[in-house]
Amino acid sequence: MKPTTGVRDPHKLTGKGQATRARILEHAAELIYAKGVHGTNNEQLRRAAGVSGSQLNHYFPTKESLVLAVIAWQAESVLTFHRSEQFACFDSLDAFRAWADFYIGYEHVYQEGCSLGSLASEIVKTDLDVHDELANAFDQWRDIFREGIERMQQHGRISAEADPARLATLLLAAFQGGTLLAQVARNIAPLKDALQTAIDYLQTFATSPDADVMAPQASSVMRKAGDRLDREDANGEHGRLLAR
Amino acid sequence: MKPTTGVRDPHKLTGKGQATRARILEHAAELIYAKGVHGTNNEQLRRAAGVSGSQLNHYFPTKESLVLAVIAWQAESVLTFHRSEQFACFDSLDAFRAWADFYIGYEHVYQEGCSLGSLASEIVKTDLDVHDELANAFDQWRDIFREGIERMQQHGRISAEADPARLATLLLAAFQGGTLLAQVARNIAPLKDALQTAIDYLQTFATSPDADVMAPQASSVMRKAGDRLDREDANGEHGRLLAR
DNA sequence: TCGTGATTGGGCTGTCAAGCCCAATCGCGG
DNA sequence: CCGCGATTGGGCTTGACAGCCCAATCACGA
Repeated sequence: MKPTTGVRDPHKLTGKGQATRARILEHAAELIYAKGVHGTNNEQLRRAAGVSGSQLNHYFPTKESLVLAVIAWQAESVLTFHRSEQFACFDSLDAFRAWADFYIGYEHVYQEGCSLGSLASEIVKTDLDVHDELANAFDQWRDIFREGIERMQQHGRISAEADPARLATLLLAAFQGGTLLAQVARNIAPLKDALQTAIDYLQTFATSPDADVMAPQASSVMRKAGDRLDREDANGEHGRLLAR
Repeated sequence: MKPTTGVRDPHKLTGKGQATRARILEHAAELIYAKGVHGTNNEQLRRAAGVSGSQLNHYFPTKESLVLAVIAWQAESVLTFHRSEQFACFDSLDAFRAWADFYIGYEHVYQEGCSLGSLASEIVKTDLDVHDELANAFDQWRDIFREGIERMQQHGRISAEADPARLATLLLAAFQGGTLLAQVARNIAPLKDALQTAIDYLQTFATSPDADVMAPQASSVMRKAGDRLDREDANGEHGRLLAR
């Protein structure tokens, strides 16, 4: 009856067991992010996590259960990152610019892609039943953007004409698609262009004085704000995980 | 010295051989599109194409060579489709709307994804040397959009302020990302929102009289043009391939 | 007609990874 | 101190798949 994920109940493990399970999960997430699900076998996992064959089977009876756990782990990681203070709930254009700059500045994004998106596209065609888990994560991710835009509307920072849900979807799609293009091109430019152009569109709805100075159509030439690529400051859990 | 693709030289095959090779390639493209590279084995291929084990090895010595051929085939297919007359070189907003409507109307797009993008994301992390082939295809794809927008500028249909290259990248990224989100959600809505919103942005640069009536920012509420989902007319090679 | 190379058939083998088993050890609670 | 479940180790079996081989047939040209 329970939604058996195939994963051992965490509360039935001792502290040591939980630590081992977490170590496996962490290294699995890293390996799978770098090499893909099909490019990672249990022998690599054993060496990376320093565990023996039977531990994998003990804590994750099947590979599917491990992949499911990694998905949940990555989903939580990326959502936590987007909810961190540095983006202030995405209630300003600057927050969106800072968000774009973060990903534009991380080379891992165009080497390995989005930690969730590349995982999703790799297994979406398999028979693994991960659609609900992934769909939920992407919905929440989009909602973070949507609620931020709605908050900007409530504060009168952008026009009521803007459609927060659609703009949020465009931002997320531009990120996922831009990441794929950047991976293929081995060049961050496509992601940079996609994100900055999407945010430029968001900016055309701005009502603040300094945005009114420029005509909305001219926003594409006023992208100085998006060119801050020299960030090197702390970037929280997600960033460290990406950069590992 | 030659850029040995691992594929047999087509001109060294007789007509019968070429037919067999084409039959294998066609079915391989279809199977791989539906089930992914890792979800397709040579036994399925043999049954689908009605050939025997050694034919696969005869025409495609390795699986990598087959995948490379499929990539080239899909790339040509999607580029030919976008260059077809029905989109008139993407020199008008209507052409972009028609393009979006086409993909929004095909359920295969959110079941199996983009024929090129899903292939790309599945193998971009493997050691297959397909980056150049894929990067070239995506560049050409983006250039089709870019040149269309440039032509619109030359004809005075949209403002000179618009940045064709960046807008083209956004459109392609929105398509790829929207397709991924739609696949995960098993719902066309994310792709529809992403594409229509991206085209709405393009429309804010329009200079034509009927676009001037509406304020650019209001374009998001004037999306009647994007809601034509009742298309069922002929859609050329690419469409038939997708729908097969 | 004959021969050579292209084409086809089916089977075979080596490789690799996932999952499972038995045995040994640890560690907490009684 | 003892017992039992949790934890760890390493090896082994099974299955799947890609790649390869030998033999038979076809087809075009000399």
